[in-house]
Amino acid sequence: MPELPDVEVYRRRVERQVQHRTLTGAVVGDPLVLDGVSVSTLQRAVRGATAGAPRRHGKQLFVRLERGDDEGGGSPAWLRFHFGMTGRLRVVPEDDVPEYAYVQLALDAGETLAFTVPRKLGRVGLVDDPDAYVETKGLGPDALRIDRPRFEAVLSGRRGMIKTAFLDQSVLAGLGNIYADEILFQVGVHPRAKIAGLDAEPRHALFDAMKEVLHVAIQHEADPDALPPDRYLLPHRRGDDRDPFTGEKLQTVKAGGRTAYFSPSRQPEP
DNA sequence: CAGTTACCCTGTGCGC
DNA sequence: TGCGCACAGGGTAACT
Repeated sequence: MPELPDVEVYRRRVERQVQHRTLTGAVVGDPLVLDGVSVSTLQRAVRGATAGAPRRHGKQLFVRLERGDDEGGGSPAWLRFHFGMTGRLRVVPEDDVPEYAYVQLALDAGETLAFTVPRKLGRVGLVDDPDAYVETKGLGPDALRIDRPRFEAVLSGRRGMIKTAFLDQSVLAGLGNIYADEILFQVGVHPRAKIAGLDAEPRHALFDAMKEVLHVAIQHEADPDALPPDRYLLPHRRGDDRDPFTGEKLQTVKAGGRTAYFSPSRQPEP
């Protein structure tokens, strides 16, 4: 699931349902999903802390842990969530925790923030500064916040394929396999098209489509099947497999090691 | 540098 | 009905 739109939905969920509440403890069902922290360290960091404003960069979600000035007087700690392919985050009743909730953060009022991750490819960690984390991990600018000049700058000079660049989090942070496909479909660019072969007009259109697709996806709660089926690829990507405009069968190719769906007539071979 | 493959994990869906 | 295999919206390392 989680590409930028999903993580933004989770961020807003934390903002509305978790911010300002006190975390009373942590339960870890499998330490494999912890990144660089022990169970006990996570528990100490969480217990008694108040959730601050959540932040997102690309597919990373950060939640600040605030506490009274009597303890932890050093640098602030932030929870970091990365969702892998199947991670989810939601607030549930403490007596109705879903399956695969390998990290559970207890809230007040009998509720729990459940991080579910069936395939265990997601991670929860602690960082002391989200900006520093983004920097040291070499993440590119956030796809939702980047402006047009920066967008053109990060693409310029690249020799590879457009989809590979979109999937590379060090170029642009937040796009994943399915929203990259959607953007390329909207603009009519083949996933294996070389960036160097795209002139100013399609680059301009790619920026516009990226912003539009991300905003619309967030409006639809990051449910790809909820996008308007008359003009978006994703509702058809696993359903009827047909281009909503022409009715022709979608095709697939590999790019960047992942399967790209595209419409052969709208997105001609480079 | 660009591109591909293998791997990390485990659930699901399809073909036989 | 049951079994095996390929694949899945992420990321990284190693190899061509």
